[in-house]
Amino acid sequence: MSRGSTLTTTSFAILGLLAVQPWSTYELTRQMDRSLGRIWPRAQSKLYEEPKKLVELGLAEASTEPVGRRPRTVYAITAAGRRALAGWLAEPGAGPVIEFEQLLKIFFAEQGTRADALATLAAAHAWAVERNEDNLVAAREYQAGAGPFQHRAAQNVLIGAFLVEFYRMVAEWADWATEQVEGWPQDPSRAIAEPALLAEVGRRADWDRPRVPLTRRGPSGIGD
Amino acid sequence: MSRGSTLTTTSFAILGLLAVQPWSTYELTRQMDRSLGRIWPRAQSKLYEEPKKLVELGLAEASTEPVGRRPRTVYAITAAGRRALAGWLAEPGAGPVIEFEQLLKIFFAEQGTRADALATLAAAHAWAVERNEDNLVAAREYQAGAGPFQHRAAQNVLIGAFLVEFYRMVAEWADWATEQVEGWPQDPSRAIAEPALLAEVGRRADWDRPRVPLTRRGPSGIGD
DNA sequence: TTCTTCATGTAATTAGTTACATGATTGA
DNA sequence: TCAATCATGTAACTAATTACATGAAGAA
Repeated sequence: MSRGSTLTTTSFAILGLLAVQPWSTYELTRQMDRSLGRIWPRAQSKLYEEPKKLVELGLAEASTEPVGRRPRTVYAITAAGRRALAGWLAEPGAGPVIEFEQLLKIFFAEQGTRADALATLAAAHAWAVERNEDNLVAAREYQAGAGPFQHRAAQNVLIGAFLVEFYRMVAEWADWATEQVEGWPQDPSRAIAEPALLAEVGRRADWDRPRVPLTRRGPSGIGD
Repeated sequence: MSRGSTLTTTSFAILGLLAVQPWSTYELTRQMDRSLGRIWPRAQSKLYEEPKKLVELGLAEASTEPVGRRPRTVYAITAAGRRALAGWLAEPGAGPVIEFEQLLKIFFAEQGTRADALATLAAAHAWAVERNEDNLVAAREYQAGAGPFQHRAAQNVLIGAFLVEFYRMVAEWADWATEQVEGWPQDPSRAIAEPALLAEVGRRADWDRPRVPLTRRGPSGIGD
């Protein structure tokens, strides 16, 4: 069974799509572009490769049909594939991983100009607006009855809600951060953080603390 | 200058750290673990490799000092390195990329059990709580004066705020999604999405629309 | 009939991870 | 003085991306 470990999350993403219906590879790439790619982004060529592995392992079957003189490969899940997928779904899985280049640039803002930082934040805001628009377009298409996923609305709305909240959060953060940076001096390496700001962020981080009533020990401040 | 294109975002992440102060490779890996890794996660061995590339390109200098019988390499940025970094900071950069395996499992929830989905959401919530705790620990260490970044508080608080909001958002989404899934039948493939729910998510997505007053065309619904 | 876009892949390259190896230091 | 952990790397492997190539279909 050591071959079982050769399946990556990307493999299961494909396998999951095949569980919904058979797809040609091109259709898979479209689907990735439009929906799955938001939460599991992968290059096109990967989507031509992975299904072959699934076939090797007996989790999917390939059939070719001609389109003019050239063949097209359509993949379908097998019973073994459904079992493997169910097994994967029973494991809790990994939490979100973020890669955020723009935030990296903010992290090193003191090595550049204030204008650099503001431009980066503007780009981040624009990114969130654009993604949100895409999301709305997809949702509207979906509501209009396009796509093969009408019967999957209950799941889709959970994904959509996550993305909506994420884009909104990024945009709000970028707005807030822009205000902060606008308050910086021209040379960002001289910027200082007001204690009140640190305290405010600290309070926002307090959502997961158990709400035990604290014993008051006098009018002391943070870090006490 | 085609060699210039060999620098990746990871290279600049390292270069940025070197701009703050010289580090030994091990210190770099610690720093990645504790802070930068949250927004640009990379494996340890990468951090031993990248600085060599920077040295080759003249953007950093290596010096070795003995620790007992074995050498330790310490890297420092050069003037050319600072210029390269400033150039990179002047470009707007890429927006956030998310990989979220647990969300993928929710997307395919109908292929598993309702209990699977609930366990996955519980794991997502636990992940957010744990990361938030880590974040708080790091922030407290930081406030206590540990770490070499006291003079970078203004930048750090922007990063910290983003992470706080992200973890909070994930936790709140997981709570909300759990409520939804609890309302599903035992067989998730029979779950249906109430129109009111779709409408609510649609409204939440409305934050970026221009607030032009719409011409009323009667009591029509969504998608009109 | 030619140009553009849709569709279907492969090849070359690189970025990144996992696994391993071993010296130094500290505390029981 | 032994075990555990801190510290410093290398090697082998794999996942993923970028670039390329070309046929089919539809529009001008």
